[in-house]
Amino acid sequence: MNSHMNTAISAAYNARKEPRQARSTMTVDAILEATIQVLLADGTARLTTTSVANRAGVSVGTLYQYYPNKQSLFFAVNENYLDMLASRVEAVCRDQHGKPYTEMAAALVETYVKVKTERRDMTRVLYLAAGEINVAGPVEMMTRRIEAASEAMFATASDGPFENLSTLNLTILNVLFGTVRSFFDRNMSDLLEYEFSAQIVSMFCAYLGSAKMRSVGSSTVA
Amino acid sequence: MNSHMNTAISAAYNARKEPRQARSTMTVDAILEATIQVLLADGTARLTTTSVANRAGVSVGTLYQYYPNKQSLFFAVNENYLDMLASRVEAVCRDQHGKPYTEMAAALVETYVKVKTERRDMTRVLYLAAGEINVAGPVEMMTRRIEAASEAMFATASDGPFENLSTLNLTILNVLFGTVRSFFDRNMSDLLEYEFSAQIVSMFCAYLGSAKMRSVGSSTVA
Amino acid sequence: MNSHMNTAISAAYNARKEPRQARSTMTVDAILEATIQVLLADGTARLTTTSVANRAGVSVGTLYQYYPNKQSLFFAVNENYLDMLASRVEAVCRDQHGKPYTEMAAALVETYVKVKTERRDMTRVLYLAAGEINVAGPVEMMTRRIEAASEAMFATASDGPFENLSTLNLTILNVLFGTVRSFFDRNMSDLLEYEFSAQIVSMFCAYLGSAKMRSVGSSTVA
Amino acid sequence: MNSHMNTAISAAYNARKEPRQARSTMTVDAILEATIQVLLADGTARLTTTSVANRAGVSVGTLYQYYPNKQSLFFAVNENYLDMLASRVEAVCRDQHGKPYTEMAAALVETYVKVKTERRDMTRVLYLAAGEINVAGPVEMMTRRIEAASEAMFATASDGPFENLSTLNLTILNVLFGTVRSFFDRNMSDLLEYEFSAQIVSMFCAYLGSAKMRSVGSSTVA
DNA sequence: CATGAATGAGCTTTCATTCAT
DNA sequence: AATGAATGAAAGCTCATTCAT
Repeated sequence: MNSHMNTAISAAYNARKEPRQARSTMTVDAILEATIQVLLADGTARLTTTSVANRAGVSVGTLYQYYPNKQSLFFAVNENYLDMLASRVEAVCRDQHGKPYTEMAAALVETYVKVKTERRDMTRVLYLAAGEINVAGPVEMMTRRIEAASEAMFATASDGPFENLSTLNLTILNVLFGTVRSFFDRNMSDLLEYEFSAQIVSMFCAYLGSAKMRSVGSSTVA
Repeated sequence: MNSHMNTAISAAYNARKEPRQARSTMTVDAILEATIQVLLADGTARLTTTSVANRAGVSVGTLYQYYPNKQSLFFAVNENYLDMLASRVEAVCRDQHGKPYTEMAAALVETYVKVKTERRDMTRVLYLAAGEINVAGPVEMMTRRIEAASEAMFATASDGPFENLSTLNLTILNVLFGTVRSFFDRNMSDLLEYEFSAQIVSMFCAYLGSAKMRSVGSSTVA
Repeated sequence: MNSHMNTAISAAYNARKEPRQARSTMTVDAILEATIQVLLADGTARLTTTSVANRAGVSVGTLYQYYPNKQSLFFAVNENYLDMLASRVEAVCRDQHGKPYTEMAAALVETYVKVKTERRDMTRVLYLAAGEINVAGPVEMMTRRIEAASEAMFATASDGPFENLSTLNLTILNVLFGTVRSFFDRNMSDLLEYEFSAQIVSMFCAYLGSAKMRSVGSSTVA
Repeated sequence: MNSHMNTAISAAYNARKEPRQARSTMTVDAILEATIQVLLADGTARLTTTSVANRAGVSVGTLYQYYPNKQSLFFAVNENYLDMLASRVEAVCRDQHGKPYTEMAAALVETYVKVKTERRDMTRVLYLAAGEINVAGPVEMMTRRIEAASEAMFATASDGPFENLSTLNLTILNVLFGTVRSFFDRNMSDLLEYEFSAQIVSMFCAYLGSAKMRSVGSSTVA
């Protein structure tokens, strides 16, 4: 878990100092891991700096030496998570270059859903907690990376091309992000893996197909 | 805004007493309106019972005579809002019975988006705050009402019918709910009204179209 | 339950006005009875003026028309109870005039214990609550009445007389009051009725016997 | 005053953490002492956590680091006091082994009364406040210790033995505890030191004497 | 007289943050 | 660097009491 990127947009939430020694790195990681544990065990409301420090096996004082405030803790956890998410999606997108768009859509959805459902409870808690702190920065970062990767991928579709690719892409991603969240918010995340991932893929394919057709000839809706 | 429904699932969050005098009714409404105002002005984190009471022009004691705890305030606001949302969607769905599914999809999306964008800031704040309190009850209630209304509508489509209607319907609604939220979370809600509502409609139509076709003869995707 | 004596020492705790109408008397009694009910059901800590009014079937406003503050409620309950206690003991003492002191002691103890154990839970709650409000007035009143009645009784003992009667009497009564309370405080009030009343009587008889003997001839202890 | 015993029965009222630094120990003691001071100065009703903290010269936060709630404060004071009381009585009982029971009774009463009258105001306030919080645990503990010590003592009386020693002992102690309290409740604690301790001793001696006689031959009362 | 809505001082408790050791 | 005792602002909530209706 590389917790030491400097990608944060809001400086106020950044970790206080860059650890150079092995001991510090371990401490920083322990604190982040403890944050997740507490989050999972007690929820956002009971996430206190003291409880995180205790679980990490350090003192509060030490915690504050690496994270200037409580929010930076949560910020860092999100940063890590979203970085991982973006990386995995980017990798898959790269792999799909040149394939038909149906496969691309399937791979995109499958990967995103897989990452989200691998640690269901953590996903859930991060969704919930996101409202309490401003994670717009890391989220936007992740989003842009995925948008870029996805658009680049679809541009190479063997059965393309698409008119208005960037609009299509943005729509697809917002739908993907939102729909997945919707299933988690409604406690229906288990349905995603079976029936509904397929439905989403199916929807994307129909959508892309119709967009492509329109580019050649016909059909208007709404 | 009728704030006196008794539809709440969780009793703990229900309003404490039914106002019997005219004075009380005014007080109750003032408190709810003040809750929204404070939410808009200061955000969830700074929503304190005292600040709500002050803005409502009453004392804290009075507030607690009608709402047993801070959460019930937020709960009531949500209940009202979601009830209104469900009612508006239900009405539109009823109006669309017997029309072609493309019009249905367009009407559904348009109405939902319209309600959400009418009071952008309130929508946003309710999305954010939903994580901090358990509004699963009212949300589920609203969801079920819309699901029922929507499914009933699509069942009457002049150019139907659809195989697996209930799965289609659930997918469409989850996508709609999630995607709209996604635009709000990313501060892009203004894009919804112009370009992207149309894209969503277009996606739904393609999806429904492909589902229908499958029911007659061919084609599988994903 | 005659709740309308004017014997209170502290004027602040007295009922606000003397009810002259039948309706008022009923109200006053209902309020006092409700006080006891609430005390029994919820304990002193949860005795609120509103809960008493509710249980009495009147409004808080009405309650305050008869009792100037919360303490006066409790004061009145105690006054009634202690008046009843004193009256019962006085009656028994009168009946015992001229009998041997062993019978007197037995009757005194038996009566006092009987009154206290008739409504165990109420006795307990009154003991507990006595610390939270100043009931010294009514208690002293009751005490003096019992002291007088008891001393007058022992003075007529057929197998008397006693030297230092007033000291003997005061000792016996303090022991009786205290010991009974002790059993209640330790949740052992059921033991009083069987074994321990007899022990107390036995102790009093031995004490009185030795005091009488001393008056004729010998013996000093401690 | 060793405030750090772990004898509490009810875990909810136990002190929160064992102080590890010298600073903490001082703080804990200061808080307990302040509790007593406030109790003496303002009574139970005005004992607020803030006032205790202020008088102790620490912040409320600090107070709560050592005592989890207001009740635990009072609990600790009682625990200390009752532990001291039991210890002193135990010591005296041990010293009296083998002596005649009259001396035993005198020593028992004298010691108990002495402890209670040494800090009259504190005794009074602890009696009063005991109703507002559940100190049954510490009280029972103290009671059992004294019962054991007293019974063991009387068992060795040079002029014994007694039939039914355990009933005698229980009676004597309940009488002692109750009677002393009675004098305090009636604000007559000063009388205890002079006239009335002697009366109680005298009563116990007569009682024990009569009990002993019965064991050899004759006499029943009540 | 009765009502009950309104009041608001005051209480307990939490927890992010600091800083002397 | 690490510790953890101390801080205190700030929050949620209660309830005795008043007074317009």
